[in-house]
Amino acid sequence: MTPRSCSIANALEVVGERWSLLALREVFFGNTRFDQIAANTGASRDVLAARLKKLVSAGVLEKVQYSSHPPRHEYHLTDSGRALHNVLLMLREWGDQYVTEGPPPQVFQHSCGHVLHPRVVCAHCGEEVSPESLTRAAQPTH
Amino acid sequence: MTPRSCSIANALEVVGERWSLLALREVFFGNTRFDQIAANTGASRDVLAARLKKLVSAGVLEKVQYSSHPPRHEYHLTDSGRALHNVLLMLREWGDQYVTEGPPPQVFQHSCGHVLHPRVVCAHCGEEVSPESLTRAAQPTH
DNA sequence: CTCCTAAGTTGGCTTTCCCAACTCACGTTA
DNA sequence: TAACGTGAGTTGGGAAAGCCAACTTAGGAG
Repeated sequence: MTPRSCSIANALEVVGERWSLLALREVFFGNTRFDQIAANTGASRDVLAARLKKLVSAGVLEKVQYSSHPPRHEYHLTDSGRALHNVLLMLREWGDQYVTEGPPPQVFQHSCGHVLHPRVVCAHCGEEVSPESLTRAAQPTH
Repeated sequence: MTPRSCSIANALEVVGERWSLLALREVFFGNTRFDQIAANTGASRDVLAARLKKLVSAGVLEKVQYSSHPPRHEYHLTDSGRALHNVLLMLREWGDQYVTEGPPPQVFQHSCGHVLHPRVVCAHCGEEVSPESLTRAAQPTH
């Protein structure tokens, strides 16, 4: 059988390799330069260079020059990259709850003043989404 | 420098390898048996066996026997595994919006009757979470 | 007996990954 | 001007992981 066509699989084609999401985490933290990303993730430089190139060509990051003499650039998030914030939030929340032992290594405060605990809700009704609250809708005819 | 301690990295240690999240997707779809998972993901059987073993030992899945003669089992989600649903939802949403060309391969209907578009909100105030709405809170002293 | 199914294992080959060292373009210090 | 520093990668070689097809094991069905 041929594997299921699925946007999760498509997403993982782009950001599913090792170091890709960690590189993006660093960019969200404001560490937008090659050496910062390498140091904070622990990725080897050759693999990191390959991942960044792929993320740029996939439109998740863009290379922005911030100095021409000497030529230097940083990696900035595109809209697509910014939209990955949600994925990182949920991954961190899951890691905090089920993997990391002891207190969370990072804690974030939401603009409402409270410590953030992200929750996934239906954009239409605002109710929390559980696996049981979903049914598969009709497939688009292809 | 030593890499940043982070629950995203910890989470990816567990579910970040290729095929792990796709195997979990299948279990959420109700395809809980080895051959089903292999067929629907496209993973090679040896790698899939290794991934499932790892997910079981990490407490994300559990092996449940459903027949003793012949001995047969299926993979069921634990609480930890069920909590990954949010990650898959956000990954699919991102894939639908930024990677998959054309209409989404799967559409889900929420129990409220509408097509699901998941959204991440702050559990306390219910407002949508953006990268800019967050500030880093004090680190726990270690 | 022989065939069939589920759930892996095994062997052999190919592709990635990792690490340290090197390059290259430029600026700075002495 | 020579030596040194910095940012951003490349390169080379060995180790690890991945891929595929075929094999195994434990039992049931015809």
